Amino acid sequence: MKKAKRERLEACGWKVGTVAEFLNLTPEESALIEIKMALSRRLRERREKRMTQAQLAEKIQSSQSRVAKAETGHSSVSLELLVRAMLATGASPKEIGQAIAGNQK
Amino acid sequence: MKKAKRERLEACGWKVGTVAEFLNLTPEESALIEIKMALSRRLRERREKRMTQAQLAEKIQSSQSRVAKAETGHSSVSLELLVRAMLATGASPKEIGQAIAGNQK
DNA sequence: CAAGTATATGTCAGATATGACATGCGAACA
DNA sequence: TGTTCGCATGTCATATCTGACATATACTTG
Repeated sequence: MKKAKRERLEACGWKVGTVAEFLNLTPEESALIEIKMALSRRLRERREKRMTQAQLAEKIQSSQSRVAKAETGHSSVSLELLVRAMLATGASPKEIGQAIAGNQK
Repeated sequence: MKKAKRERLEACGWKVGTVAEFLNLTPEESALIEIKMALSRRLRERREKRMTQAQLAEKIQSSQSRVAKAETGHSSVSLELLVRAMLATGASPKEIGQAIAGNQK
């Protein structure tokens, strides 16, 4: 958030912080969630170029609804399913690693 | 496997191949297993430098036996637990990404 | 030798993630 | 307008993963 915006909000009495702070997440918990969200986004990008959710679901022997949840970052979706889906789009371990690494950190 | 060794074994009547071939794993299944094994190895390396299994277990609110299984690549351990453990050793998403990427692929 | 420490392995009840299915919504188009 | 297509969301029985615990092995140290 820009400093100016933060100051404007704080002047109005708002507490300003990250979602992680609001939810009292530890850095490790935040990092895990960011990893999953990064994979969700990349999965959608890759999948959209190649096939429908139903087609991807068939490849990983899952269902369209589960792929939709994977792409929307639903909490019921495991890291494992995200990675299996990425692999099924043709992603290499290297590409998956890059998605997880994100913009360093 | 070296070509010479393969030929020696085949001369004796052995069928020679990778574990993946033996188990009829698809490339995607193999890749997922390799990712997990790479994380197991890295986890052990990092953890040994810093703490005991019991100490790591406490950090991730798990148990020593589960950490042991994570490090030995037991099939009952999820990708998620492996990543949580890596984070608890202080690994960054970048380091985790590198572990997963392995030697390209 | 016994006692302590670190790790490995098996079991199990309970928690969580799963695929399947139903259904909702919007866009394209006939 | 109705129909089809792609995606989102909710529910549910079941499969998988979980932490906890008991116990084993292997070292080290007194």
